[in-house]
Amino acid sequence: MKQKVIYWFRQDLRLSDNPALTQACQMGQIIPIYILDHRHAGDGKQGGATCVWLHHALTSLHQDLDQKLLCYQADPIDILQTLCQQHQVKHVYWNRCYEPWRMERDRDIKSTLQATGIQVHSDNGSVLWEPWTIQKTDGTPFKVFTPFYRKGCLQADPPRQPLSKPGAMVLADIDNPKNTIDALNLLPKKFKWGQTLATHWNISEKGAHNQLQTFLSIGIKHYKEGRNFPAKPYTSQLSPYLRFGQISPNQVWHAALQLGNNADIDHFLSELGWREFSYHLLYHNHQLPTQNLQPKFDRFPWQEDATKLAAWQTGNTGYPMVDAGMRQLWQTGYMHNRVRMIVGSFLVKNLLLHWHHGERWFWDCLVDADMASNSASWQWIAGCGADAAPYFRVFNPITQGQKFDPEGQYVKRFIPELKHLPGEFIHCPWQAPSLVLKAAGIQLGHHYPEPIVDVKASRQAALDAFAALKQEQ
DNA sequence: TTTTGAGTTGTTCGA
DNA sequence: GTCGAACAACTCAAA
Repeated sequence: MKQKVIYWFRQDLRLSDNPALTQACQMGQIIPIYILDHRHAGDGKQGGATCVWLHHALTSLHQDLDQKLLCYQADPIDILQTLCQQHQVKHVYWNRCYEPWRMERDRDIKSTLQATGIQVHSDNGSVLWEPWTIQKTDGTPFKVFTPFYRKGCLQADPPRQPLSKPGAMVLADIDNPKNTIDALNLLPKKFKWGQTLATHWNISEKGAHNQLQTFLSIGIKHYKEGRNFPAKPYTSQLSPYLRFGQISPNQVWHAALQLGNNADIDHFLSELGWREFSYHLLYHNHQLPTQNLQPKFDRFPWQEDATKLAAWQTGNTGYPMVDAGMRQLWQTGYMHNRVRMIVGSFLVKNLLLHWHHGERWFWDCLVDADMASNSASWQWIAGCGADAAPYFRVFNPITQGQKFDPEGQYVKRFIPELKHLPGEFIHCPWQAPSLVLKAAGIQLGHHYPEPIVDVKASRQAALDAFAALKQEQ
């Protein structure tokens, strides 16, 4: 009888292309475990939408593991030590995480286990290039995306080829009826939001690969241009699967490369590069989720306005493009990338609310909420990041809507009360003549809100505030 | 060593 | 109606 080893699933909830799991299978019978560790979720608590996703992802993984996955909610070191003792385990395997606080936790766990004669084996299962392998020739980290990607990533060793499922996986038979997924209490109790969310997705490793195949056969062919149009099916929608490791970036990278070489494919690969860049930034800036990368933004006169924030969160700003995005987020746990930029710019540069509010709301509502990507992207749109959007780049929700959702298909999908409004006014209902509004069955302020701010005036206020920051320096 | 041009995603204004 | 300039400051990397 082969010895028992522990495989600790973390952000790699899959069997294929799983380097540490493949190693573990060669060493012995697998005890597969998952540990819910809220203490190390980042800001103290995992977001609501990711909890729902996690519940379904674990359920699917449990099935793929012959109903043998053991789930725990406690300090990982206690769980690991107890299990090792009970089952005479001498080897523990996992794929590495890259958030600074998780790396610190894992270092502690590794040294504690090693002190008791247990070997820990870790591998890279979730990034194309580990953050410490990409640096400038002078040894310091990159701060600008393009050189990071072109000079750093593309000149480094290419991402490894994906592995297949471990051929001979033997699962240890451990009866432990208490350690169920349900006991983790991941689903919200009070309302049906979590159920609605889950209907929009096939939350499994198989579902991830179906999504990839759909994208490769349809979306990627028009990706470079098409990705900007939220009503069109040209984005991959792989982000939540990547977030939970139900598919690996290596699997996605090589599947796209196999299609050949053109501008659409290159552009898609560079989006995987942005994911790497976010991890790179977080690795080198532990305070990325909470502190402005550019300290002068600490003096920015952010407003506090609970009413405006609530209007933004619930999709009631009166700007259809913004509201459609926020409602898509609430209903599906997802938002199209172009629209994320529009709502982000609107929060920060029109409502003048701190990007923290947006970062927290996205953290709670997005099924793909990832600490590195979320905080790096909010700093980017707010203009305080390392390689940020210039402060004067303020998205106009009307112009953006007319450009990227010209017929208002996207808006009407998520704001059905506007569905009879002619395309001419779909992004600016308050400009429609009263007869037109009446014919469309809309009374502004009743069926759909009046604009809560004037974009022209608020944009100017933001620009003035930014200009003041500059002068004070 | 210093200089120089470029850098994901935009808007407005005036000629 | 179209088009170029202006809207910062700073990092990076090639020359």
